[in-house]
Amino acid sequence: MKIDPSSPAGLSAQIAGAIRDAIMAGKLIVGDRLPSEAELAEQFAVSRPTVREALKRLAAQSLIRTQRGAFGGAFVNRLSYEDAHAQQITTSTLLLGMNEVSFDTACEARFAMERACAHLAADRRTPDQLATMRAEIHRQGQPGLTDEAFCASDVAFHRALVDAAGNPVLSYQLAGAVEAMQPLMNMITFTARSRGAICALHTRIADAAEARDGAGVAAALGELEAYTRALAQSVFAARAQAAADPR
Amino acid sequence: MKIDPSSPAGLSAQIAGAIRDAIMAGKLIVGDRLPSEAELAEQFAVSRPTVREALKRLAAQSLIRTQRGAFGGAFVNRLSYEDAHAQQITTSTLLLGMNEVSFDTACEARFAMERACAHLAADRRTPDQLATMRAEIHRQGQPGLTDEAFCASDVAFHRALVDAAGNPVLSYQLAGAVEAMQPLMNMITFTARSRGAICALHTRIADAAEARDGAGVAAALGELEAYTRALAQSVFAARAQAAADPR
DNA sequence: GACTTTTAAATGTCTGACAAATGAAAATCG
DNA sequence: CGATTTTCATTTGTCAGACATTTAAAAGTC
Repeated sequence: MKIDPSSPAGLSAQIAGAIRDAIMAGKLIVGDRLPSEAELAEQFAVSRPTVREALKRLAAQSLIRTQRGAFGGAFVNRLSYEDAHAQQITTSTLLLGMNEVSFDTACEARFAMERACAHLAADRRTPDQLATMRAEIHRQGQPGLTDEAFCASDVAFHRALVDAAGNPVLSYQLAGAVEAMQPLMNMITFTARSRGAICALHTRIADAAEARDGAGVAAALGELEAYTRALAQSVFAARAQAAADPR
Repeated sequence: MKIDPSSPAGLSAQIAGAIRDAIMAGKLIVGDRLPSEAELAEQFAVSRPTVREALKRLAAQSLIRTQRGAFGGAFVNRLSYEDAHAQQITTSTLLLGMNEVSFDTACEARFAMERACAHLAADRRTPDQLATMRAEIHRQGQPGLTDEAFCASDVAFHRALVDAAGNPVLSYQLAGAVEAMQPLMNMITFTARSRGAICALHTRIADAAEARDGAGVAAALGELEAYTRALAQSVFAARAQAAADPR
């Protein structure tokens, strides 16, 4: 482990990188205890606060967990699907939020990936997951629902669909794509008419999933993508119009 | 921003969370400068090292970048595709490496997502991307290539295919799925025969992409998935056999 | 006016210290 | 002797203060 004190990267970043590499290379495996902060400080020839900053960096990525007390210390953490999920969502949300990604681009990516789940979801969906989808559709049809609540239910519906594929890796990968769209969808106002159209498509998806009809799920998703993009385009166009001509 | 000194979470984690929430809620936007460490320490009523640990947590997620000197400080960072890419890959690699994900599960997820790119890639591939794919196929056919190098080239080929879809969000999302498979693929020894089969399928993919034949790309990817899974199964079975009967 | 020097502000790092948690070992008691 | 309690060493969490380093703006100089 070589640390260059004159590097512009910063000592704590280098130390964090060295430990991260050791974990990724399998030199440190899940459950292993790292040396104490004092020992690490000695090994890397830095002070304890510097070591601590490095450890906090790793903790921020859920790579390690720390425990106080005798025989406590920093332990290599098993990255759970939950943690990975959460990280995925924050990263995706920020990426979309800060990079002026067009609605179309994000939408295209999301539905392309979701269609990839269609056949698996139709084959493997459990009655439970189907019930969740139906419940969300029902909620989406209720009057008096705010746009935010409608979007949240929409996300829940699609999450159920993705989970129905029964592949945790797929669920994890798609979490970002689906959830990160929510802030973008929240920019749209949903009229009663558009809500109805979306609910109808959701129902078609649920029906196809119930009938184990993967192609049907994929086709309905395709229509939903087209509808969503058209809807967004008209909303944005109307908004631009209003901004240009604010009588 | 309320910080509870008696919480078991730790002060630096709470402070990091408060700032992260402010960024995600849009209260702090890209380029904004956070208060200096001394000011933050005063605001949160903690010491400067504690604030620093919180800032390092955020820096580890590329949420902020720090700059030394007068009028330096911590600035809200634009999460670049590059950074998001890198994070995605480390997270996915660790997730697969530490959770005993079966080869089949990972493989299924990866090819399902990759097939989602097939039509877009066929429609939009540039001559450059096609050339990259051809170059990697050529490299894969060369004798004397180590298994690691073969896998690396395989990843490069698939990355080119994904990038050909021309959707940066899709590229980012798939980076994890494709790259994280590499350590798993490295566990397989590729015979000259299996390399030939893979190269042939790669060629079919490239040919289909050249002909703008999305369905052809998807079909070839399907065959590649089946071949890869069968190959892995036979390798693992042989290995289990050898372990059970080590004469 | 263009260039150089100074200076103040900020992060990066170190030293030393104390508080709090925690499990193990030692002491105590029935 | 066994079970319980107490003590204690270890380790992380936090704080205070200090100095080094970097950086850009402001002051000074030709």
